[in-house]
Amino acid sequence: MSEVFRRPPTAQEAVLAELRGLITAGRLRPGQQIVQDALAVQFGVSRVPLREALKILEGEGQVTYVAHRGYFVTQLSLSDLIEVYRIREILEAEAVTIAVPRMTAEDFHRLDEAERDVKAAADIGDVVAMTSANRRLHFAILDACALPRLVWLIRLLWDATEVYRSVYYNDAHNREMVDSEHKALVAAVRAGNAATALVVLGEHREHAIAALRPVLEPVDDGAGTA
Amino acid sequence: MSEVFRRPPTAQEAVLAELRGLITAGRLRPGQQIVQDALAVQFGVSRVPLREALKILEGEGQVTYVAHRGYFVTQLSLSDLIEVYRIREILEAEAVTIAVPRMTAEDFHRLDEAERDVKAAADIGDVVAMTSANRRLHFAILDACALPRLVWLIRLLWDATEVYRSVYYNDAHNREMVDSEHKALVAAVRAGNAATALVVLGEHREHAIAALRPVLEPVDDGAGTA
DNA sequence: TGGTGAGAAATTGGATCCAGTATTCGTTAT
DNA sequence: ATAACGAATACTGGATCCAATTTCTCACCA
Repeated sequence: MSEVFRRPPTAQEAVLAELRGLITAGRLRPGQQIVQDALAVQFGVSRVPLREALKILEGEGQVTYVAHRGYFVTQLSLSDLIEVYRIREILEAEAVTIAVPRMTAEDFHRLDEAERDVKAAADIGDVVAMTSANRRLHFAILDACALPRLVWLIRLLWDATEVYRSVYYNDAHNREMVDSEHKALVAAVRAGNAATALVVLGEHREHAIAALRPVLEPVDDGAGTA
Repeated sequence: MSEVFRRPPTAQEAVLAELRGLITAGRLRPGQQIVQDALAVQFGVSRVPLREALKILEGEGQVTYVAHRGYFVTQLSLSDLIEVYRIREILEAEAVTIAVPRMTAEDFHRLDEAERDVKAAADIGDVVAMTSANRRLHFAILDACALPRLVWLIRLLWDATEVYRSVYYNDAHNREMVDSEHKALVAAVRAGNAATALVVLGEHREHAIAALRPVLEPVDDGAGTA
């Protein structure tokens, strides 16, 4: 096989990957406390590597740490989400503009592959697979700008909203819309038209915000919490 | 007193502050390995809180981690530095444009105070104090945009080049230039002129890059390493 | 009945100890 | 003399144990 099976050389890296999986799968919900002992047992390691993995996520802003209280999955407000998407708009504009003229045949190949995977996952409703393929598609473009730190920041912003992506993809209508938008995006990129690609990406983001708005600002039924 | 003396509630936070201090002071040099045992003894703690603090710095990109080898102070290439400054240009443009019209009297007060501190530190050549005051000055403006994540990202980028700031400030000529640029910056901000402020900031960054260029790409004497 | 405070339980923070890996140095053979 | 192999050393990775802090519970009193 072309790709070697690479098991993480340390427990902390394995735990970190597991944690990311739990977050994207929606098993760890925003605001929820992360009880170290329970998770450590679940992963079959001691608390030490778990704590180090959590510190990474803290640095990335995916979990929030309070001394002597512990770690909590970061909860975003609607204004937080809008801010993240606004910053993404700014940074991705720079990245895509640079990336599009630099795309190689290999990049296009990965792009097509990812688009195919997204569609397949969308059809069978596999939210986790769709999240993963969606990332591959977008970063097949972004990575082509060859500015590692810029892409790193954009990835950070993607991670920050990863918790909510599964919510978005759970709706079949949204999955369908994402798919058609991807088609337009890939066409623009293939045509070497960065400006059009940016327009499509803008709509792409707007739809996500619109879909998540009711989730983040739930309608007040006037009764408060039961 | 108005501000309570707040000692860090955990050893990891104290260690993290110490580490940042060592980096800004230039005591930890780029590329240098961080030997956990030695530092833990120096700080008077065990290796556990030290490792957690290092994981934070890893997440911020200030140190680089290699499994079973350890942590190293991140070393930037010239192209890395240029990329960081380019991204700062993009993000700070957004932040400053929003911030300038929102500046309050209190913000201006902190701005003046920071400017005074920078000048005082520059005069006596206190590099560490100057670094700190310089940050306060710039973020007195940036914080006023009231977009916490945007400012967070900008802070991340500042941290990434913090290692090299002391190099820049060690030159008396540079210190003088920074001071006059700050004067122009504060004047523009006070006049509510964001566009002018951006121009000044652009020159500010260009000078820093120009000064660090010979440091990051040392002239090849043709002899290689002795 | 409601609030306060003491104690118990649960959870996190940190230190020590042991295991695993990488590097270094010395030896041996070509 | 040099290269290759192997043992010793140094450092990192992880587990267990103990201390410190917070939170919960429940008794007690106004």
